[in-house]
Amino acid sequence: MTAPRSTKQRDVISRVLEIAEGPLAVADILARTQSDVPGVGLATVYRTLKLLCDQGSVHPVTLDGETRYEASGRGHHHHFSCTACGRVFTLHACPVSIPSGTVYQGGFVVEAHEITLYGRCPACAATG
Amino acid sequence: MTAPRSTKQRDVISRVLEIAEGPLAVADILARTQSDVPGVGLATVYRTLKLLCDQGSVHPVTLDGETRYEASGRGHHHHFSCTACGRVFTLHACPVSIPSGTVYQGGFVVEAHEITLYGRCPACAATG
DNA sequence: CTCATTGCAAAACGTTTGCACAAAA
DNA sequence: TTTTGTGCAAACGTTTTGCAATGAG
Repeated sequence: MTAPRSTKQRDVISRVLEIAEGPLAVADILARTQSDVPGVGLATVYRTLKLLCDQGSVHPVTLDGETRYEASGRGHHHHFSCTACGRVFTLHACPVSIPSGTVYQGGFVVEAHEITLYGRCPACAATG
Repeated sequence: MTAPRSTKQRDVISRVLEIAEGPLAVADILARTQSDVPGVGLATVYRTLKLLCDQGSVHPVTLDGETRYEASGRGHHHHFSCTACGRVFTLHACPVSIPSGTVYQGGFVVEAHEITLYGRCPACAATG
C-alpha cells in the first residue's frame, strides 16, 4: 500500500466515527454502517478499526471495561459517562492543566492525561 | 453467610491487593497468590474478586482495555500508567477539584471523576 | 492479470458457570 | 450432618485470523 486507497465501507466507518457525538461501541458502529451498506460483516468493522487506529485517524477509548472508538484529531477533550443511560459523551472542556513533562511525586513524568467524568447527562438529569 | 467467614485463599488475595502499589492484573494476582498457595485455580481468583467487589472491599480499574483490581477505601487517588514498562501505579495526589454536583456544559451533572496519567515511571525515566 | 478487501466460519482470548468433590462449620 | 469453597472443564461473549471468493486497479 503506497497511497491509501479508499473503499466504501472504510469511508462509512470513518464518517460514522467522525459524526458521532462521543466514542462508539463496536456494535453501534456495525449497526450504523449496516444502515448505509447492508451486509457488512463484523470482521470488516474490526479490521477497519484496526487499520484506522494504526493509521492514527481513530483511537480506542476504554471505559468501564467496554472498548469504544472515536475519531482522532478533534482537539483536547474528555469523556462523560452517564451512569443512568450508559451513553458516553465528549466534553470539550478540560478541568486541569498538566503540561507535558510535569513531574509528580518525585519521578513520575507525565506525558498525557485522560479524564472521565461520571454522572447524569442532560436528558437523564432532567428526567429524574 | 451471616458473618463473613475467611478462607486462606481469600485472605491471600485480599492481602495481595492491599499490599500492591497499584491495581493488579488478574494474571498478577494469580501468580502472587500461587506463590503463597500453590495449586490455586484461575476460577477461584475470579470468584474471589467478584466476591470482594460485591462486598466493596475491592474494585476494578479498567485501563487500556485491561481490567485490573485494587483494594478500596484507600482515599481519593488516581493512576499513572507507564508507557514504557506498562506498570500501573497509584498517585495520591489529585490535580483537580470537582465537587459532586458540578454542572458542565449546560447539563452534565458530575458525580465522580477518574484521572489517568500517562508517562514514564521513576525507574523508566531514569533509564532513558 | 494481480493484489487488496470481504464474508464466513473457526480459532483465540479473557471471563463465567456447572458440577462433582473437598473442606469447613 | 449441612453448607461453603474448590478445581476442572465446558460455556460464553468479544475479538482475531485462515481461507476461498469477490472487487478494484
